[in-house]
Amino acid sequence: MHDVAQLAGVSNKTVSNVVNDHPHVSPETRARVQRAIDELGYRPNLSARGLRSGRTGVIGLAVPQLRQPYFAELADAVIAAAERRGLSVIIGQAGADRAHETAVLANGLRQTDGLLFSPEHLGTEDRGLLDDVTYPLVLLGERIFGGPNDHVTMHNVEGARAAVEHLLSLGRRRIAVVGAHPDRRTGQMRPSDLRVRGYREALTVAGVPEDPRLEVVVAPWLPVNGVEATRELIASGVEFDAVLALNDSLAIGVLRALAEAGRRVPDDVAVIGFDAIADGRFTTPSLSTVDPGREEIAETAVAMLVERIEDGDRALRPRRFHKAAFRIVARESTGASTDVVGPWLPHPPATDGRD
Amino acid sequence: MHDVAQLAGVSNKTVSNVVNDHPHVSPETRARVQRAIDELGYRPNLSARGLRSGRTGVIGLAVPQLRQPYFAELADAVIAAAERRGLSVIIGQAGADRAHETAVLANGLRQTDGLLFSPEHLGTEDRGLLDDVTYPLVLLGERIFGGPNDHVTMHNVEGARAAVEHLLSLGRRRIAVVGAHPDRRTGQMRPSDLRVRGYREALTVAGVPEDPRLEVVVAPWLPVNGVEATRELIASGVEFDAVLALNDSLAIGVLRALAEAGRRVPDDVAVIGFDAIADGRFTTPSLSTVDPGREEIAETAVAMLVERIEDGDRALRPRRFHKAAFRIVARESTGASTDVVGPWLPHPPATDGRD
DNA sequence: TTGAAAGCGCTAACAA
DNA sequence: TTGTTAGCGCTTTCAA
Repeated sequence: MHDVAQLAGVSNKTVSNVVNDHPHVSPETRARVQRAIDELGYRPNLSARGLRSGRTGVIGLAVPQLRQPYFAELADAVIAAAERRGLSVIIGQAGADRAHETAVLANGLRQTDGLLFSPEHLGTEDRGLLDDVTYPLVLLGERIFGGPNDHVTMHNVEGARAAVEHLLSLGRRRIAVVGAHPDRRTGQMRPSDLRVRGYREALTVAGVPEDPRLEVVVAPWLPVNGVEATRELIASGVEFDAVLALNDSLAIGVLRALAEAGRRVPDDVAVIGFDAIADGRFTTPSLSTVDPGREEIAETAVAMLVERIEDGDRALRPRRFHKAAFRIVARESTGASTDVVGPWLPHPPATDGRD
Repeated sequence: MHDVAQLAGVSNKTVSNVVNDHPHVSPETRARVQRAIDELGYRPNLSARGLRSGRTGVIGLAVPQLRQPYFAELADAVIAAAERRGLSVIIGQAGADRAHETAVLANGLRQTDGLLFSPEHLGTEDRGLLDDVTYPLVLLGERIFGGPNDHVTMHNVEGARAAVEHLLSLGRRRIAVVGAHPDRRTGQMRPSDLRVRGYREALTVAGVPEDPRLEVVVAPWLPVNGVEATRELIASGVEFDAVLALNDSLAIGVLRALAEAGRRVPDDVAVIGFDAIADGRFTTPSLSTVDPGREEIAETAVAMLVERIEDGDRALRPRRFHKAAFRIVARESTGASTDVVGPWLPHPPATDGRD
C-alpha cells in the first residue's frame, strides 16, 4: 500500500479511500491511484483490515453435517447469498455431539464476524447458553427457542399438517408418520416434535383417529433408518395406506423398504417427505414433499446477520423471527404424474427440487 | 492480552507464549497466566495474529456447486480433515462459469493461507494461469493438467475400466456409456474423457467391438440429464444390456428412465455409476458404483496443502501427484444382493456409501 | 480533498 | 525464563 501511495504520489490514506470507494476523492486522483494499484498488482491485506476495522468479511455457518443433502443445499444457498454481499463463508460441522455444538456456540467460528447456527443436539434446555453469546448470531431451526437471538426457520407444524391434508385428500386414512423422536421431556421444540404436531392436527381436524402404532420413532433422519423403521412397521402388521416421512432422507429409505416389501407406491401406500431435496425428483416413483423455502431461509438469515454485524454493539432492533413460506410439491409418490425432465439451469432461481 | 498480562503480573510476550504453547515457560507462570486468561475470558484476536504471522489458519476450498452430492461429500471430508489440524475452511462456489473460476484462481479465496481447487470449466488450455499463482495451491481432479502444482485425483481410467470389466463379467456385451462430453479438441483430460477411455480399453481387451451409438454425449452430469439421455438412447432403438453412467448423479437419472420404460434392472439392463455418493445405497435397486476414495483424496489434499503452506516461499519439494485407491462397489443394479441397513455411525470411517 | 500520525493486537527478534 | 521493542498493513482521527 505504501508502494502504491508512493507511485501515485499520494498518501496511504488516499489509497485507502480509493480502495474502499470512499467519497471525497477527486476523479483524477482516483484514476492515478487505480493505475498504480494495477501496475503493482496490489491486493489489500485483509488481516490488517480486519485488525483495524474489527471486521473480517467472513461469516460462519455451522451445520451438523454437510453430507446430509438438506444441509449441503442450505450451505449452497447461504454461500450464494453471502457472495452476493461480498462475504465469504466458513463452514463448520458441529454435528458430532453436544460438546462440539456447545463449543461452537461458546466461541463462534474463528475469524468470522458472525454466525449462522443450525444445531442438532442443543435443545431448549440449553437456552441459557445463548445469553452468553457476545457475537452476532442468527439461529436456524427451532431447537433452541426463545433466546435473545434472531431466528429463521420454516413452517414445521403447518408444512406437516398440509402434507397430511394432502394425503387425506387422496382418501388415505391410515397415515403413518416416520421419524418421531423419543419424548425426552414435554415442550420440546425439535423439528420432529413440531412436524408430529402438524400431523396430529391434520388428523384431528379431519376426524381421523390417532393410532400410536402409526407414529414410528426413529432418529437420526437418515435413509438407512427410514428403511429400518419401515421394515419394522410392515413387520408389525399394522395397516397403513400412507406415510409422512419427516424428512426426505427418511422418505428415500421408506420408498426403498416399501419396494422391497412389494408395496406399490402410491397405489398401496402414498408417501410424502419434507425438505424438497434435489434427489427426490429422481426417485422411482418421484417423491412428493414439502418445500420449506430453503432459499428464503438462507437469504433472510444472511440478511439478518449482516444487519446485526453492522449494528455492532448497539442493541438497535428487537429480536426477530422469520418463517419462510412453504409449499406442497406433489409428485408421483402421492399420485401426481410429473415429468422430471426440464431445462437445466446452472443456477436456477428455485434450486431445491421444485418442479 | 495486555489486561491478562497485567493481571498475571507478566509481559505480553509471556501471555503470547502461554497461548501458543511455547516451551520455556515455567509451569507456575503458565498456570498464573492461564488463570488470568480464564478470569478475563480472553480470546486471541486472530486477525492480529494473521497480520503478524502471515497465516490465517484458514484454507479455501473451491468447488463448482455444493449442492452436487459429490462435492458436498468431498467438502464434508475436507472440513473434517482440516479440523483435525486446527484449520477452518472457507468454501467458495465457482462453478457458475469460466470467468468465476478464473477469478478464483487469480485471487485465491480471501483470508486464506492456501486453496484446494476443483475446477469445472478450466481446462488444459488454461494451464498458463497456474504459473501466475503465487499462493499455496493443490488441484483436485485433472481438468488442468501438467501445471506446476500438487495434484490429487482419482483413478478415472482404471475405475471406469474396472466398472466395465465388472459388467463384462456378468456376461453383458452391449454396454452403453452415458456422460461422454463433446469433443472440443483432442488430448482433453476431463473426467469424462478419461472415464470413456477406461470404458473403451475394457471393451478392447475383452474383444467386444465399440459402437459409437452406445456412447451417449451428455453434460453436465446431473440426474435430469441422465433421464433425458437414457430416454433418447431407448428411443434410438439401439440395443443395450448394461450402462456405465459416468457419475452416480447421472446413474440415478438412468435408473429412473429405465424404470419408466419398463426395463428391469439388473435383469434387462445392469447399471453401474461412479463416485459412491451416499444416495446410491438407497435407490431401488441400489446402485453399483466405483468408490473413488474420497476420504483419501480429502485427507491427502489437505496434508499436501498444509505442507506447502509451511514451506512458505521456499520451493523445497517437487510437484506431487497422488491418485487415491479405488474399488468397485457391487450392489443390486449389477446383480449383487445387498442389505442396505447397517448400524448408524455419526462419523463413520468410510463415509461415502461403502457397504 | 488530502496528509500525518497513531494504534488496532499480536509475535519475532533481541536483550536482560 | 521473562521483558522490551518494533512493526505487520490498514483505517481512523484530526489537522491542513
